[in-house]
Amino acid sequence: MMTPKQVQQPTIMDVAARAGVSTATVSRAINQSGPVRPGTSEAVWKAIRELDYQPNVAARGLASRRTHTIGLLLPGIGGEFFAALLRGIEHSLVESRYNLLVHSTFPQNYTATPFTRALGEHNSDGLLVFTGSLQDHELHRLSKSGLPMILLYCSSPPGLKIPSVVVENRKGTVQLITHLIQVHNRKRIVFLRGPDNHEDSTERETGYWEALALNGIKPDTDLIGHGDFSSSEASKAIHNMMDRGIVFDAVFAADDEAASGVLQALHQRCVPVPDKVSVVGFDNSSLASHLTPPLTTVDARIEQTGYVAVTKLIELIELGTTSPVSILPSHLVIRRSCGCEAAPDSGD
Amino acid sequence: MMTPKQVQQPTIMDVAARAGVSTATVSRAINQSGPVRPGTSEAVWKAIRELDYQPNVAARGLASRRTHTIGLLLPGIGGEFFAALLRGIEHSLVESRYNLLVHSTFPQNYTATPFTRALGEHNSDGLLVFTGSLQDHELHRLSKSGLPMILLYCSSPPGLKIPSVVVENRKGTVQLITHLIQVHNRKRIVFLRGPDNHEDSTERETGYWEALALNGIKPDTDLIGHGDFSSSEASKAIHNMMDRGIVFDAVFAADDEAASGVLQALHQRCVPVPDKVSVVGFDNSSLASHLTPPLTTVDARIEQTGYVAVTKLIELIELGTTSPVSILPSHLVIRRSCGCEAAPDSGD
DNA sequence: TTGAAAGCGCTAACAG
DNA sequence: CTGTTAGCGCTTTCAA
Repeated sequence: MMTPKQVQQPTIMDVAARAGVSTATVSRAINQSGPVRPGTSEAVWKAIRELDYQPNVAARGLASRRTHTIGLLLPGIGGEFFAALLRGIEHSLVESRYNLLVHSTFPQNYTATPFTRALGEHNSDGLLVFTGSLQDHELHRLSKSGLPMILLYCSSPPGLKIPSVVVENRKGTVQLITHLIQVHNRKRIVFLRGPDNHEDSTERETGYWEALALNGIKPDTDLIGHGDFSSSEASKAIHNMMDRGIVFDAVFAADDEAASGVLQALHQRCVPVPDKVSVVGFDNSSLASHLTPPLTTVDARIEQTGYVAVTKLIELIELGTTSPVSILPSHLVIRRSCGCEAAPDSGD
Repeated sequence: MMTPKQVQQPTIMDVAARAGVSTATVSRAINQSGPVRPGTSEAVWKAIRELDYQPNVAARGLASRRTHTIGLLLPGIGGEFFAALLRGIEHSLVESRYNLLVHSTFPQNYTATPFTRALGEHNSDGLLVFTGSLQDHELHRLSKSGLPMILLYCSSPPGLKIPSVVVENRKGTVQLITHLIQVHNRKRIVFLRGPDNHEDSTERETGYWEALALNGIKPDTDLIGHGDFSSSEASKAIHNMMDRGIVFDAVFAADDEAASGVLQALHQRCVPVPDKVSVVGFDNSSLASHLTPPLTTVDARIEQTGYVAVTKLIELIELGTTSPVSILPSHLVIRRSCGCEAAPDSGD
């Protein structure tokens, strides 16, 4: 393994020498961390420009213990979610002049040695932790170390009080299911669960039961299947139900991805949507409006989640505190797949 | 602005003291960078575990001038592209035990001071540079500094010889257009350009002209519109053409996103696809198979691009050299929108 | 307003 | 095989 042969970059000493001042003065001029006479400052900046000097981030971080960077921890994915989330994060970041590091946590590597861990913790002033990207004991360790963190799409594990940003899953689901029942007169509504232990999924399930109860509909566990937030799993689940002769007039998939699988399965079985069966999802991901028929779903405010999370994290870093939990109100996005007529699509 | 009050983390000295050895030995044990007697090593690791010690990345980077991290530079966006790209990158990274930093280059901030620049250059051993994320002069500066880099989806700017990974745009387009002409007997094929100066877009246009020529079809500049890699722009362009009374029997949108806009516009105008007009795109993004009708397109090998790029970059970092350009063969993905019958969908 | 100098935590010769 | 020591490039007291 070769050591990369990089050209020697100019250092702060080169700048100091060229400007005829000390390194301390250069540092002050750059960071405005102390008084510098205007003329001196000007000379420093001139030298910086002439040398095309760039401070070394590692040295800076080591000395000042601040990186002016926040880290985003994601489980090893590249889902539809990512794009929208990133958009929100960026938007917020641009305003605050922080930098962003996205660390993908490859769970496979996690066990190798403690040193294959993502380096975020030492490389950033704070962390945005997407649900599922960190094991609980890691969360404990980081939390104990005092690293500012914000949890995305899940609430703080018991024993810790890490601020979080979550979406109103339950209420959104109740609205959605109630719409199916009251507007479209559906009574046998399938629910396709997401992954086990996934907070969003369990809350959506709670919302499902609650909506049925509120509307006086008798629950039927036959109608519960496993979609696993996956198109193919959801498709299988629907085929399976139909094979077993289970009758239903609507399907609520725990996310849009699963809903797309449902649509596919129903299409293959020549079941007309929404005429015979209504299909709805959750997230309002970029998929939703492109499906056939366009999917009625609940907007999970992905972009805004990113935005708010960054705001909170920076509060935490700079002020030392932020509100414990931000709940983003979700809202219904009505399209065709529930049985409504094509409405002006306000969901994009 | 408060300094974050992080708990003091254990350092290599704490580990050394606890294990009864010197810091050099601890370093050797951790990095396997020199001989350490098994018993000693064991004692070191025991101390590490007990202290829950984590090496400080900044200090490490400063001392060793290697971060074991590669940076991905993206323009400030969150498109459909990145999910797939990231998947490929991750896949390759996991195998190589490097870490990934994704730096979003916010062009807006770029001008503030030289120090608001993305920190990638000092924080990673090499850079993956996505097309459009860096201005040419930055590319020059970085290249001069000797930082290993790989260009994604564009070739090295004149004067530099930065290795790159690109997709076979021209050939893929020729196949696609030829299919339209020979199989579906289309003769008036609209082309909706991508953004100006975008290499992928211009190459696809070249392919378009070439295919027409090869098949003896007279080009007609009336059929050229602007899709801008955007659904809404493409939709507008189609409406505009129809308003102007331009007749066509097929549309080739420079990317899938634009194709989706075409489909929408045509749907609004009640033009049956593919019966009256064939529609095709480019990329085979996650959208394509979900559109109605499912989109015939060219697979741009996004995931593999990420994979190959990482492989090349690591070659460059560790071996000091890699092949100047990797051209990934694209291939046709036939679905319904061109007029073919639904085929087994091999494009996902 | 400026400079000298002591680290930040780690790696990498160089001795032993 | 192991320890000593000199930095890596920057920030930050503390004096001047």
